[in-house]
Amino acid sequence: MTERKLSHFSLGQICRSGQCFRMGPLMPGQPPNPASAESAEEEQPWSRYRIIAGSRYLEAEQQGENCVFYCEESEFDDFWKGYFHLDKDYGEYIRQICPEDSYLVQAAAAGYGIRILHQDLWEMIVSFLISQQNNIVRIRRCIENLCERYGETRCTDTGVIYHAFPVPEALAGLKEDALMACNLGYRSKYVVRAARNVAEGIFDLSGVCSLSYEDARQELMKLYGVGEKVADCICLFALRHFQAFPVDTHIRQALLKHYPDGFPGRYRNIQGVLQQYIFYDTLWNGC
DNA sequence: GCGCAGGTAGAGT
DNA sequence: ACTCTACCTGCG
Repeated sequence: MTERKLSHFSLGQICRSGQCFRMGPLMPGQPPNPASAESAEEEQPWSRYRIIAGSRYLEAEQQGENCVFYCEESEFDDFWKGYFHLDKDYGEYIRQICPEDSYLVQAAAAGYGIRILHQDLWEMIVSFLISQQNNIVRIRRCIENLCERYGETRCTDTGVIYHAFPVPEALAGLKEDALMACNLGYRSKYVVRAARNVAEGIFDLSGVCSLSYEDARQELMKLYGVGEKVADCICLFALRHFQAFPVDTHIRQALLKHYPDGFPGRYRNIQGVLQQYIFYDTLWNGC
């Protein structure tokens, strides 16, 4: 068990973030999204979460100012610290926001605690292929279906059973429409083809990791079903390219309303983080 | 019943 | 280069 006091960290807000598709409350019957309970602003009774990343499992809990991570110190240092980007003070990003930009100042304040997770590349490719023209509830269900059916079953030392994210090889041999059984709809063939390309070595995951933002984006868009928005999401959440600024319907609306002349260029190097503040502002407060 | 949900590929101007 | 549409599915 590892305890950390973190001023720029709020687990509740992490768990509301859409890039954590596999994150959810432990206790049955609780709303999967704490934000849906508008009133409970202070103490949230369901503040304990399970986080499954790749084949790893973690339980974590917000205790006032502190976050408790139920794992060995070494596993925290070797993996979860980097996963949650805890070696970074997000105040450094927030302080770069122009004080006169009241919209962004307000969005960043509301999104205080949000962090860009460092997630697995293959997992992000699949997750965001599934995300297109889809809603968050169904996206989560799709991914759970995939993991249950094709992911390796694991057990923690405390006896919790869970499913790892399926490796490309587990999906590569399927028919293109096989994943419609997992509720993916027309996205089934996108995922199967991506799995095949990775498993056959046509698409080199580790190679993409060493590319610049622009090159990685171009490379990702070679995958069938990956367009600009999905490529940017993958760049942001798997490759940590903070120049990536995924524009979806929500962001497009917000840009039209608050930045009719385009998003300020001065934010180029951190606009991925700011995108998240804007995105969650649209989710929580509407456009 | 119809439009939409964290888009994209492909066809048609 | 731009605009339009089909695409799975479930929910309001």
